[in-house]
Amino acid sequence: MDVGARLQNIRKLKGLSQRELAKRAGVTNSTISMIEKNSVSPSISSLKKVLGGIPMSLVEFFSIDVEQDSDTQVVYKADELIDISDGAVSMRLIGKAHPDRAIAFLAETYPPGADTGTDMLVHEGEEAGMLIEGRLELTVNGQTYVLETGDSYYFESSKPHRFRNPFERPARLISATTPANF
Amino acid sequence: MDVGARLQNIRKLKGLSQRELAKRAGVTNSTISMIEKNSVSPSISSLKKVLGGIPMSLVEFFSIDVEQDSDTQVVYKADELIDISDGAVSMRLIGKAHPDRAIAFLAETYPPGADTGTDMLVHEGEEAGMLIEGRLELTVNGQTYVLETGDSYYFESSKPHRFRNPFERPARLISATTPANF
DNA sequence: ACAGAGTGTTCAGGATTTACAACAAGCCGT
DNA sequence: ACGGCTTGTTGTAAATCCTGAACACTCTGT
Repeated sequence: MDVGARLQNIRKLKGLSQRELAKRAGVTNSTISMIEKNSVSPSISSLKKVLGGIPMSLVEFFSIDVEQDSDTQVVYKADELIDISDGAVSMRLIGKAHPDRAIAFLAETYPPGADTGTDMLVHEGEEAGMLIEGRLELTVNGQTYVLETGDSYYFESSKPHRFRNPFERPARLISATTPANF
Repeated sequence: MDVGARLQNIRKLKGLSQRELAKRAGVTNSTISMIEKNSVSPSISSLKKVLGGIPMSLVEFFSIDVEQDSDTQVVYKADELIDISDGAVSMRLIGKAHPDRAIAFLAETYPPGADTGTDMLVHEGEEAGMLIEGRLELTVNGQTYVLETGDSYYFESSKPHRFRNPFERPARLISATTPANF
């Protein structure tokens, strides 16, 4: 996480000098210089002030990244899926786990009693899924639902959520999450 | 942009006390307190250290929506899915079709002879899917594959692609595409 | 009621960051 | 070569942030 290089790249992309950006942002040029050289770690408020001169939000600033992947495999046999299981819940990722993929497409199996945990999951993005076998309990934003086979769900991942299988049969779920965060 | 309230919400969602989070993050509890009360604007390095104790990235931190509005439907019965069929291929969208959703999660049925068309599909994003019934032919980048039940796929949508069912049984597919373009 | 362990807040002092100003180096037109 | 402009990089003093140690409060078990 190189804040300095990141800022310098963006500034030059915008064709601004340190002084020009400083003037627009309402800070001094030395501040910009020291931030770019990583000789200081700016406070949120001052970094926000600096980005205001571009203009750019903090989210944008931290999410700037350009990567290239050379993933060529397209079709995966059932036994080729990558196992990223966490505890009792079996999760098999479809496609290679390169870090900057946008979709996490998973085949999940919840044996009886399986649970994603008492502290709710919270992250950015959206997720959707369909239950193809068994029954499964889903809690979103304090609301608890029971999914029957064939039912599906869709919600924003920023809402606290949790999956649990309190039933006697295993549940099989196909789900997609974006962005892929694991 | 209330950094303090944001941190407090996330911390409480994770069920952590100020001291507990401070310990995990390697800072003092007073730091957490003052950040949450907005009596200081933390430096990037210390905020990053604090988030490391959750753990959570800066991007997530600034992009998480901590609102608790929840009048949106989460669970959909099998017959509630929105039909967006195109030609012979039946496509049922999971979740309401609001314009700015990130994921298109679909339950698709390809009857024998069904085809997405001779001119290849090309668009932004990524897509993945799993075949849960029947057999299906998939062509990506000139390469043609035959998916058996249980097989799955994952590729970038910018590569020309096409789905076709030349077999005698209908094929059922669950797929996800991002961004949602339909 | 009390001790003990938990919670979040506050304050002085040391550490870090910022502003202001001076500095050296590069470029252009005369 | 020489100003006159720009660029980015330092010092030093002032402002801000972080730590460590208190403080007041709630809860639980004795």
